[in-house]
Amino acid sequence: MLEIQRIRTDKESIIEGLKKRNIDVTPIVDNILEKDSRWRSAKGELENCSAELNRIAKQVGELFQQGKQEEANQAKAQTAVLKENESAYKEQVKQLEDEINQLMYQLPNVPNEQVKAGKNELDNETVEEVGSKTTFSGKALPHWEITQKYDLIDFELGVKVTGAGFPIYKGKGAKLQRALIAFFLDEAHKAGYEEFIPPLVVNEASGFGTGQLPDKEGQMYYVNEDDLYLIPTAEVPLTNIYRDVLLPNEDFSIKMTGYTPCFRREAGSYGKDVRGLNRLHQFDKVEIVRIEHPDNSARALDEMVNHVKGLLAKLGLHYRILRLCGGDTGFASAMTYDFEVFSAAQEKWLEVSSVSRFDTFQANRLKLRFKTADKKTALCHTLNGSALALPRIVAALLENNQTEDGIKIPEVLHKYTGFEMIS
RNA sequence: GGAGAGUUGGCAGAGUGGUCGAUUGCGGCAGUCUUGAAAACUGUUGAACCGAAGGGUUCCGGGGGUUCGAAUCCCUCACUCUCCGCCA
Repeated sequence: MLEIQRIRTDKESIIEGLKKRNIDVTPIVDNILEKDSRWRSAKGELENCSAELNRIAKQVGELFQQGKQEEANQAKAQTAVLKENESAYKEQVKQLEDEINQLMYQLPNVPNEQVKAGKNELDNETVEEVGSKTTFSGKALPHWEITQKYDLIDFELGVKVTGAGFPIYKGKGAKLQRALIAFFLDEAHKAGYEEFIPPLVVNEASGFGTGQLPDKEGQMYYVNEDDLYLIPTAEVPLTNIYRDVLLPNEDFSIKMTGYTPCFRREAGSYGKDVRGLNRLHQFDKVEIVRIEHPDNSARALDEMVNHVKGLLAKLGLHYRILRLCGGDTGFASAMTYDFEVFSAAQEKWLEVSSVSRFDTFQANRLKLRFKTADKKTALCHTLNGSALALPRIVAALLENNQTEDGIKIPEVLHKYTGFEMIS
């Protein structure tokens, strides 16, 4: 969430910036400022009461020790009214804090200056396109037919065991999956990211830290019995490793990677988009996460984008990079690049990665800070990106690389798969 | 799942109703000494919020209560450890 300090001092730029998301937050911001000013005055009163009570308590103690019972009891009598006032102010302060927080949760991150205004995905800018469409002599099969033809993934069986959106990978399909995960992790390792295997379920505080809660809880699977959530992305456990952390100096650059399955309820998505591997309730992903000094986050974002470009190039996929417009940029993000691969048989672009910088938005919730050279504390910047999400990569690989003899496996994967062709 | 013990500052570890944001040790930082370093000695060393400032408030796992006053007493929740049971 945004810093209240920033709203106090920089209201106009927040309102202006958020217009790029096609929303006008003026009423919310004004409401916050009004409540904030009442909060401060109530807080002041409360602290005065506390200070006075502290003073009396101290006095009473001294009087008792001097054996002045009478005077001590007199002093005690003074506290009744003060205590009443104190609890009234306390109530007020708490109430206002709750209301302010409710409002703060409604404010998304302010888009970076490079982000263009826009309403939805139609306004996104294509910043780069690499490769070209595969051409086929005959008719190209969509991946859900290929997976059936070569017995790579069984969607029906997944329905039987669990439900729609939980495919079962088999044989070379499973091996390909494992190969991609190993490849992505090795590449991340080479790029300096430390590998983690985090928990796949997280507590409420973690969901809150990265911004999934309180608003988007409907998107996560929830384990009622233990009050835990299945992770929608490795971003949640990885970033939360650094919740409530105060880094001792300015000299840090934390680079983490991890493979995890991701669980998403995807309530309300139906139809053509969910066919085959296009949208699943459980899928595999390798994530990269960075925690950076504010001065470094722009460079870090570039590095992450380049990393993902490298992966797609090595896989020989036709892809493009979009810089999301304000309206399509995620709630917590200041700037997001989406990577899409072209799926030749479906003839459409499939999102396979989303690389974002959050600036202090997550760090503020996480209480992730560092000590500056002059011994002040300041919020870190967080970034993350998929590198990469598997299902649509698999879809594109199968569709784009189909030949009459079978599916060609990209060379970089050979050492992981142990086969060069699926036939 | 059953029984018991615990949760205090970066770490270790005192503190069982008042002057305790908290003894002490280690670590960190600064200084003295030294060509330099080590050792020794001296000093210093948590965070959040409000305030222009002086200053004030809050924080001893979380929440609530008793009291003029709580790290200390009570209730409750979470977590950790030990033993037993179960188990990959």
